[in-house]
Amino acid sequence: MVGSLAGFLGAASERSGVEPFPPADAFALLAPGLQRALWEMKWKDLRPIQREAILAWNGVDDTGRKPVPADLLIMAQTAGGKTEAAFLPVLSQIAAEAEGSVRALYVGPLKALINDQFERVELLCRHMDMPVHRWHGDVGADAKSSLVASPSGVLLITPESLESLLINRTPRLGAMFGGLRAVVIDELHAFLESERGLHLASLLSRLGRYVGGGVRPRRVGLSATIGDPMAAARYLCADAPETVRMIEGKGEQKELLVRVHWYGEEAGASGLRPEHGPEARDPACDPEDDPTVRAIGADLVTHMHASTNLVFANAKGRIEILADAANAVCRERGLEERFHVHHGSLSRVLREDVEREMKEPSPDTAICSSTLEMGIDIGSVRTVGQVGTPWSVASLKQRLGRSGRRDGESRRLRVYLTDDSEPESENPEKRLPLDLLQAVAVMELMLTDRWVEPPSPSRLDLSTLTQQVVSGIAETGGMRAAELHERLCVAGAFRGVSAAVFARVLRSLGTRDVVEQTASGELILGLEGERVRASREFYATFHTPREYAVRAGDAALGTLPMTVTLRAGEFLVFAGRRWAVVNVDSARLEVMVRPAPGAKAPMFSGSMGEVHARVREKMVEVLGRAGGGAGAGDRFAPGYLDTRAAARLREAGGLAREHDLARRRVVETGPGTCVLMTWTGTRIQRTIEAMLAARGIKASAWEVSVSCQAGMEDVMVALRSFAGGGEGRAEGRSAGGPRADAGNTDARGVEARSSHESIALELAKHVEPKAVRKYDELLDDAVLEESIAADRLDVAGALGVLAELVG
DNA sequence: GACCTGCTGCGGGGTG
Repeated sequence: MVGSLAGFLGAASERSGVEPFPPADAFALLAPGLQRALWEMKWKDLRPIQREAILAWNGVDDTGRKPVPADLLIMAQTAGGKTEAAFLPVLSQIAAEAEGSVRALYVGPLKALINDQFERVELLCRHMDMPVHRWHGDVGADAKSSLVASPSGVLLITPESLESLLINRTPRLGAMFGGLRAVVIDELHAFLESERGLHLASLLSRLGRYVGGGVRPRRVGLSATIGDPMAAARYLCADAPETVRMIEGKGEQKELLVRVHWYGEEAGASGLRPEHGPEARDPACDPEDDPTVRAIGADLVTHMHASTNLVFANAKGRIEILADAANAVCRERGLEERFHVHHGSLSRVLREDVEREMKEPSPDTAICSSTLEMGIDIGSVRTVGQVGTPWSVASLKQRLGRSGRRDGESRRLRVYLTDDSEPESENPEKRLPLDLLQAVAVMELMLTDRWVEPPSPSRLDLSTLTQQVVSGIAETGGMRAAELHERLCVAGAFRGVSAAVFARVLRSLGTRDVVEQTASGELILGLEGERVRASREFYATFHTPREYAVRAGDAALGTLPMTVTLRAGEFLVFAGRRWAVVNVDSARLEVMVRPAPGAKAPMFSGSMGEVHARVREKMVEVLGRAGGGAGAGDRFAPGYLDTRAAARLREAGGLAREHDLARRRVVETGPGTCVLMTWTGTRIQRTIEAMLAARGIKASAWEVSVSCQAGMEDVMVALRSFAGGGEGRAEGRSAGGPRADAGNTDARGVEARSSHESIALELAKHVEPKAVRKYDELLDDAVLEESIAADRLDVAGALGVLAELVG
């Protein structure tokens, strides 16, 4: 083992590549050029995950050699040395055959990350004859064509650029990837449940056809700690996930300091709602006048001004007004303005300015969205702030991992919450401080239960399938439907897609002229398909809304969604500064602004994310315990809550106890209306909403409840029809109902469906909107319902909740 | 009331 610098130096200088070495010596398994590079970089030792990865890649472990070299899954914190853990063994393997083909492919989700990793890999390779290339949208055409002309070494690329290679460089793919040996996927957790992950899986499977000699390049996944490592293993190696070698970094046990700050009535939180009267302004849009925003801004300055910090706020508009408020407080106190904004709607130039500022030693705080959750390394962050409730345990953990990087330094988390309750509301859930309950629930799941949401990959993403159909035809020039199904589905990434569903997708695309069939039976692109494929937007599988460019003179500030109406003269806070709109050019999609004194938060339109059922279940548990059992003595009051937060939680507990809200039940709210207190996740909420709609009852899902436009008795009857014996009914319908037109239904497919799947398919008709993903618009509702049933509903979970509701 | 990510090849015009 390389346990000391002395041993390390010895190994590096003596090894000439011929002497045998003990099998457990990871360092000795490295190529000589790498050994020399590590020695020059003055590494004292390999980290445990690096040693383990090197041994595992070489098929070695404590018991000796293993016959089958497996794929690797390396899980560790950012900055835990994962990149080197992957590249040290991979580079060593391909050291002797750098030329003639790209030998190792690295796929990363961000251009900035690829640029960082490019430098790190080049550094590792400086004593090897190993070319390192990168390919993404900012890389020049010359570098790209020279790689195509003489492929070699390591290629770092984005999924979208890989897509472009497959359709724009098809004749060269065999030469480029014929000798590919390894694929490294960075930030694998970010790919697991996204459309992009499925896209990447399909690209890699298609690329595999160009690798010579039937060789399957081995894969290495690099990931943060995730709730269900087997999901990542299935992603890496769908055929044999159990063979994937898992390597987990034992992150040192860091002390975690948590504080939850509450801004209730005293801080004027009621001011978040518009006041009445002629003087009424919407205070949420005017940070100077909003006492809550001012109070949080003042506390941010007090807590953070002297150090480097990251503050995550959930919405871009909120980020802007918080930075404005905090810097206003700085001015009042005669302090330097050190609060910056960073989010995805800012121009690249402005974002890079902030990133540079954050890396410097001077104390600066970035108020940011998930842009700074992964990717670029901010270095030493003292405190992580979270304004508003965390969405999930997974995202909170990821954010928290950005602080306390230095040895012996604690992680620090400050959560800032406002009172979002409406004491007079008829809906019981609105009388409760849900943000506080969710924040405490997420914290308890993380700290006490040590639970993280498992990734839930999409099962039937027909939008990405549509993109891959168009791309697959573009790649080959034309193919029979059966062959395309074989490539994309049977042997590809869309394994859940039956021939019947695939045929229905093709029929949808045929009616819209996306694909057409030649006389000889080949599928080719139709006019619309050619248009889709030629678009610059084709390469990404995810949807992006149309936007205005925001400009101040010659400077590009960023973008605003077109859904927002802006008028000349309006004030706007953007990029951390105050502006007035000069004019809106709808033809050029441009908004011109000039500096101005007024402040108004910009509007961004977002969509609802999904909250896991267990988070909501934890919320009701917290509420119940806060209400106490026998006496006030055993009321639950976590020590990380400040006095006001603790008081508000206690008060909510009392309210819940008084009105019996801390359990699943149906609450009568008026004549002909009632509310189901479901306390469950987004997907089950949506399912229950659809169940009621299917029985003709108007219902809308809130956070932890579903409000119904029907009396309690009718609702109970409707729910019981599903809770008991509903399965047969739903099956009967889908077999004999209007959907069962012969052309669209595969008899065996229906037969093979479980009763839950049949119910889901029936319910999917009542889910709106049906088209949510990028290419859903190109598909018929009837086939989209298959996708809704698989990905957006949870019948089993809903039946479990109903069993409690209707007792 | 919710976040982020990515992006070709070619033709036309200007310059040395």
